Amino acid sequence: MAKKPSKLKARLPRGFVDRSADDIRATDEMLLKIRKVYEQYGFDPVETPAFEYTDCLGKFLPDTDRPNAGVFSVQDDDEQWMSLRYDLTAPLARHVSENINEIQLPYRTYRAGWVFRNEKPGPGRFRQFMQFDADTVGAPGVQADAEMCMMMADTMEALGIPRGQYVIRVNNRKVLDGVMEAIGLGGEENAERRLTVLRAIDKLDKFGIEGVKLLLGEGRKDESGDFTKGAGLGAIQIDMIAKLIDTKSIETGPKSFNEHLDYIFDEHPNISYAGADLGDLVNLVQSCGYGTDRIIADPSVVRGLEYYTGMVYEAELLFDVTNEKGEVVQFGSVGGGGRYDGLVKRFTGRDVPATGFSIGVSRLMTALKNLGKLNTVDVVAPVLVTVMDGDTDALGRYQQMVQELRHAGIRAEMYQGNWKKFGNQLKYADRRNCPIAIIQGSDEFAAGDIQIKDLIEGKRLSEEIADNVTWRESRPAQMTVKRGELVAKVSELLGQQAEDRRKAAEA
RNA sequence: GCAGACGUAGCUCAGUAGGUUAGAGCGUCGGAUUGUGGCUCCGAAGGUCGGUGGUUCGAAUCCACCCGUCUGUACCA
Repeated sequence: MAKKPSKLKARLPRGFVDRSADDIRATDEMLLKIRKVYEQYGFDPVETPAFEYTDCLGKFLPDTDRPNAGVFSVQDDDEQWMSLRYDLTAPLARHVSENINEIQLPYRTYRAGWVFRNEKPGPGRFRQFMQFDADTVGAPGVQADAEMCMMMADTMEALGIPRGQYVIRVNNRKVLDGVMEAIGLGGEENAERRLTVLRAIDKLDKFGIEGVKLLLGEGRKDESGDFTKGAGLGAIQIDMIAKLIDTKSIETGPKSFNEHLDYIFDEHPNISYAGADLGDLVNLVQSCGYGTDRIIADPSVVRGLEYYTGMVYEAELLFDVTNEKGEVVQFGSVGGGGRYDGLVKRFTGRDVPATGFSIGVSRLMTALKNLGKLNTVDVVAPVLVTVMDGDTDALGRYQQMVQELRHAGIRAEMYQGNWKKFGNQLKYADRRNCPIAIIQGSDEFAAGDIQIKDLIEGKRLSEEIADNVTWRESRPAQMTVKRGELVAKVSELLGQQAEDRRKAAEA
């Protein structure tokens, strides 16, 4: 027997997803709410493309001319490497640098877009996801950072996350730089170890203080028995860092934060200076009424190691997020950002200080689903005008009914499948959750009537009817009205259905 | 990347001392009912048993490698 021709297998690349109608509508609604906050703060949109030249993203391996792992890259026909953007910040820096003479600084701007990362996907972690950024370019002052923090807080609340269920944590990178110096890790020769220490600190929420101590010292073994080498610090150094980041032991108001730093590091000048800067930020937001329930200083915040130079901040959710199996998942931050004073300078040579943050839209959406704050926007499926006769005149009449409904603002469509099997038309309407079906056969046409069938009510009635003959002949929840009353009756019925849904939601 | 678990129909899963033609439920499609959704009944389609190679008279089953999924971990702008 001949081998069956092998069919092409339809498959989605791993780490990518197709988005459903519900997802798209829910995302649109989220984006709208976020955008409203950013606009209110005086930010304007700007959009950059998904591709950039790789060198503009800063992603080349030092000893080859091939792009780093982690980014999706292709070579253009002139051999130049291009990459899909992996965040929205580097492309913004490119845009600003390229148009620096036309752009009025400080430049306040926002944008939402897809970003791509070529790394191992996981549950809730994809290789394409959406970020929504806001940045202020050309503003050196701490007030610009303070504004970012407040805007993040406002955004969380605009999305329906109640106060107390989220928090914005702020730190100043220079505090950490000073700390490194204070524990003897200053200088070029310790760069690698500094990174290890920062990475360890960053894992506080994941492994707790004990886990971080292990990573700062010899190293840590994970559940599968795999061993992670630590930073190899001494006991005294580890203790100082542990005290620094153990936020449970300190008040995070502006004054006590500095006292905390001075207590551990004995008024080390760099640390005190950076701490005072952070204190100014906290003072600023508190004078605007943003207390420590919304924005707090937290010396354990690290963020990205690549380009942040000063303040760093991140938004964390304080409620438990469960997955579809009902297990509580480690959620981490849903957004973050900071000051990146060097990014524009790379292109222009000019000092152009900037600060901004990014919200992980896709991640936040999963969390909102959990919180029940994701209004699965109740988009009502269209009214279905069924087809009883297939001649051109009749089809014209059906189409006309559809248009009448549409012009009255009612979602409607005519059945486009094989009309000869009438049962299938109602089956289609049922599966699509159509609220109403319109039926006009030759009998009704001759009498100047139409049938309006309430599919929602009919579905309810079906539970009470056992045999099929009764079910068919009783024609449940169906009424005959004059053709001229089409729009009026349909509107009335839709109104009743909406009312029923509202009541059901309340109950 | 590293470590571990897993991979049988669209979905959830049976199926091993290697042995005819690999099964079930749900779903899909068709019919009973060509002008009425649901229920019920009848019938059908759907599988390279993740892939490749090996051991064997014979492999879904045993071995090796590869791919993929899940868990942990590393990296993460």
